[in-house]
Amino acid sequence: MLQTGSSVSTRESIHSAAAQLFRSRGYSRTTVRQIAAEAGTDPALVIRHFKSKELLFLETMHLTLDDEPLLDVPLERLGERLAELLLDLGGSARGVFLALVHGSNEPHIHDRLRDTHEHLFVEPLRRRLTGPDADVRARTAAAVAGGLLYALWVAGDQGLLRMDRAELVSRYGALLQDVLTPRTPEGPRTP
Amino acid sequence: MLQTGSSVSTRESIHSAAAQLFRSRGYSRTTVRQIAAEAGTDPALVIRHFKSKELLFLETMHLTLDDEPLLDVPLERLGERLAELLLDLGGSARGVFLALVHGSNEPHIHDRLRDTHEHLFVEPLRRRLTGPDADVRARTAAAVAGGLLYALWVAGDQGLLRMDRAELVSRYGALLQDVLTPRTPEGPRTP
DNA sequence: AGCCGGAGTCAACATTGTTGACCGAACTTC
DNA sequence: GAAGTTCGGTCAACAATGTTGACTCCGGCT
Repeated sequence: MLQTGSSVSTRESIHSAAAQLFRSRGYSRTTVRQIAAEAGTDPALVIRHFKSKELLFLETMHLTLDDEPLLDVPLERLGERLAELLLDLGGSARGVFLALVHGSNEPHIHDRLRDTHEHLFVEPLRRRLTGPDADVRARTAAAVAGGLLYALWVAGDQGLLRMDRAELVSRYGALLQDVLTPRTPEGPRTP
Repeated sequence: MLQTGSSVSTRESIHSAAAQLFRSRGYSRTTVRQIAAEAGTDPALVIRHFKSKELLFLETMHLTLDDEPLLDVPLERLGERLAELLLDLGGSARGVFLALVHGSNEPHIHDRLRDTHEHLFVEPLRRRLTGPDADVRARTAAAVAGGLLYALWVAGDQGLLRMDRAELVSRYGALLQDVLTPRTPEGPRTP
């Protein structure tokens, strides 16, 4: 490898410019020329460095979550903790999530979203649960979690958006807790 | 209005061709020229009839739901009925839902999705509920319902997709029922 | 007959992602 | 030090996209 001066910084510029634009404007509404302009370089270089706009998107749009709050909390508070985590997911995560959802018309982006859902929500929850239906409960809870983000950010439910954070945490926490550790084992009560 | 022979049928051809293509391939992956070819006409005519690709999309992608199953079921079976309704939503509805979700990067399509979510899920449920927090419960149930479609169709959770329909109905029905008509009024147990 | 309004056709435009040809500089090799 | 190779950068071009304008054509009105 040759000159490390301008090359790495240019690639880095393209990367961060693309990340910011994809987050704020989504996949289809950001153009390669915009990315190049923001990075102060040429559209052709963007493609040269990252092969295609789609690969650049996949390389920049990673959604990560800090597992630990879910792993070190007592099991009976897992629902509440997950609700807090979801509602504290800030601006950057919101942009990445929406970009993935909107872009997932593209097959590769859909794969990325599938993987993200799997090991961002399902896996950590699955690890805390036991019993024969642990997998189903983890997946259901993940679906409920995704449903919250969907309602807030994708569908944009104004009623939920205007709600008090504390009440949302309390309600969704209880709901998730019921899914994760059901109060009654499904069957009819036997007193 | 002049010749009604070829004109209406052409407009109709464009409409149905666009609907089919948008449903199966989404907004960004279907081109105006594809629509024109499928309808056996000229790309320029597509625009002339519907002003723009986006307006054509909005005119064709309507997601409707039969309210009655939700309105005539006894309240204590509303959750189960809603779960059945969601899981029976067939191929055409799936395509429209996904097209709306994927396309909602576009502001007008986002508005359409917001309205659809509101008066497809929230409104019918809201109408069945009473009490001070009826609105919140309806919106939460709608979020859970949207979460199921999100997990199945958008994220593509293989674990849920492979599940038995009856078990999914049973589980999600109970979950939705708990949201709609909570078992305990929120407070801690007093034995 | 003569006009007029709308349907249809064709060519063009700007913008998109992407590619290929060329240039220059820096490092390797003799 | 000279030659060569490899990579970053620039520019022009390509095909495909949504959209527009000019033009034709035809049915129904005055």
